[in-house]
Amino acid sequence: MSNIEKVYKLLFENYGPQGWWPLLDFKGVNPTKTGSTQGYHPSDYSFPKNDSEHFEICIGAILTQNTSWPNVEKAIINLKKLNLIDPKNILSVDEEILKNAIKPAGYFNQKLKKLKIFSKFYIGLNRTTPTRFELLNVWGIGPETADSILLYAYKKKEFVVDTYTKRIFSRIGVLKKDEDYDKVKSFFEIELKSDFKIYQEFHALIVEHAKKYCQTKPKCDECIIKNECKQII
DNA sequence: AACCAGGACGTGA
DNA sequence: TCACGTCATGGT
Repeated sequence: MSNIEKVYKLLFENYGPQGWWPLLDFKGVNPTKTGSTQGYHPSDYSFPKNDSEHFEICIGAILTQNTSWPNVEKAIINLKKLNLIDPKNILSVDEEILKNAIKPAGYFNQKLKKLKIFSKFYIGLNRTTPTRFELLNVWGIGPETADSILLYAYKKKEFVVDTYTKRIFSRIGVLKKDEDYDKVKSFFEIELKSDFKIYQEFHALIVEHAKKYCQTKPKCDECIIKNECKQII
């Protein structure tokens, strides 16, 4: 077992299956947990189950760019009330209404534009699966957003790298802090068993761990993987 | 009350 | 290429 797999195992044993991607109306109710342990649909990898959930993941991935999930949830709740978890409706609705709905997620001018451009792209796909290259060619979709969409909406084996990933594993000592996105991505894809479920869980576990212990000011004393980490403070 | 959040893009050098 | 500024709300 590689070092990385060992960390994965420890995180999974401590936090359990994460049930990502977070979907708002899982079981028909609003979430009581916002991105914390054991939310959503743990151990069920059959999501998304319909077009609406599929599109919800895509726009959630865009809305959460540099933004905390609770803020994104507020925006998605607004969108859902307005029947805007739908690419056609996003394109036809009044811009002020759309902008107002996504306001809690921040960067609303940029994100308004991103949602509209993505919606047009999404309709053009006509339910086919985009390549990573095609996604990256869409304005507003960078590497992390592309990989999130591919991994969680399309179940494609693309490892998602975010700031938490770089933070945790540079502290552990296996990465440089500002390592190139694609290098980090391929590093994990080489180290890990080739399974989209592992990729889904690992990224979610990384987020959970970063929120709980490996914050900007880390809580190393209580950290569950401190024995694997070089940077004990 | 600063600081940070599940980034991406535009710019100038 | 690359370092840096910009975008914006809300929780801690």
